[in-house]
Amino acid sequence: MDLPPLIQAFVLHFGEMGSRWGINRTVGQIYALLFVSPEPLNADQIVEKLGFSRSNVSMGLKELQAWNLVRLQHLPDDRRDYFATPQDLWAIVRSLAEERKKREVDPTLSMLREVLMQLPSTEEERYAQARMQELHDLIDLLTGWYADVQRLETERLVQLMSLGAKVQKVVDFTDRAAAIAGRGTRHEIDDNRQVKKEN
Amino acid sequence: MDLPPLIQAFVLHFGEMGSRWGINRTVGQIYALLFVSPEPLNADQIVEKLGFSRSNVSMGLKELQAWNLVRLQHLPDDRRDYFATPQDLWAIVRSLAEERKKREVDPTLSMLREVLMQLPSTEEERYAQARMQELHDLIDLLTGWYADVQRLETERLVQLMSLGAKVQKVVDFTDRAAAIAGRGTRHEIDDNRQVKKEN
DNA sequence: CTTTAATTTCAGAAATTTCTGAAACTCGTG
DNA sequence: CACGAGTTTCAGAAATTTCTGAAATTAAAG
Repeated sequence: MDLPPLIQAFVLHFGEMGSRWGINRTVGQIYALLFVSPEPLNADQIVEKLGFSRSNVSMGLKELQAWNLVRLQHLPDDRRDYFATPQDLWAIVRSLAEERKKREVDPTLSMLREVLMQLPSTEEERYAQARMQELHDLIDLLTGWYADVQRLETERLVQLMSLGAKVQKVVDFTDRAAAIAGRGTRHEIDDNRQVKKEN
Repeated sequence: MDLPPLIQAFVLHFGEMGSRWGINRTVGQIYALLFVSPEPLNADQIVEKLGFSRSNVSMGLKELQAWNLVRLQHLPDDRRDYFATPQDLWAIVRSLAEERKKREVDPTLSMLREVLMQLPSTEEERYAQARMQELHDLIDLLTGWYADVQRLETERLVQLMSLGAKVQKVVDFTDRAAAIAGRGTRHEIDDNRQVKKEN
């Protein structure tokens, strides 16, 4: 590997972390390299810089495309494929969240729905189903919230994040104001997508 | 494996998903089994139900304890260790988030901080550092928000989640109201933990 | 202090995942 | 339509991770 030390540290770290993130070392390193590269790179340049086999790089790029984490470009008078990461980091966060949800959450949600359709035949099964129902409702709440957030413009999202826990105060305040004004806002908020709580 | 079909489906699914979640199959299955079990189980009971080796179960339980996902209990007049998952699902979500942050995010944040201390010696490195700075600021914003949320009581959290994107409207409304009242709230909100945007 | 039940550790076996080089394929160009 | 630059596929090699059984450790009870 032949990279400036600063960049090398970054690339190697992403390689290591890759395994914890469910992508492999190669893929992590390729991504890191593209992320800090001012110009798009082609597969051979990546091979050169990282020292993996050509085919490994090809597969890695394919996987990154599946994750929507790199974009393919063409330079004029050059028919090789060039790759770059989106410039906007929030786009990356969104892709990442979307893809992880698809892979890590959605299958579980469908499984739960299927299993919950079945009639329990013993007390043991009945209890198990109750727990699964709780889990289902929780995941449902979280993904519903996630879908809402995913729909917000970045501007708004950053604003909300910056607000952090203070948002609670704002909600409380509005809540109280509405209650005083007697316009029923409180009621509307409370009824919306409420989770069933059964302990 | 000797389990009612409904429970078996759940356990096997968690085993499969385990790999996508950075825990292994055994650990996933043990967790699933405990999750739907009305009573705490000891290691031998788990061996019996899942058919893994005793030592594998022991290691799996140890890992689940490291994740804070199971609790150890003792029954009177029995010196074996019994294990159960917390009843409250939100406690589980919190542990999960905390642990994943610790393993998947914090190391990257420290690496970025270290690398950002160094003086870039080429234009290439300068550009790379600028990208890393962006990434650092984004992760910082997200973890700050996460810390805020982690501190909220479950009640409040559920309320906010249920609100979903509507929270945006509430914030807008308060914002406008404050602007009209001329009490400077708008300014306060805007200045708080703002991300630097540099494209 | 010995016995014994329970748990943990650990080295190697088994299984899985990642990586490679060679062959196959694609597609624009002469 | 044959050539060749570029890309992808794929079977097996290499590396890593998971799992096991046997041995070591711990700690309650006699």
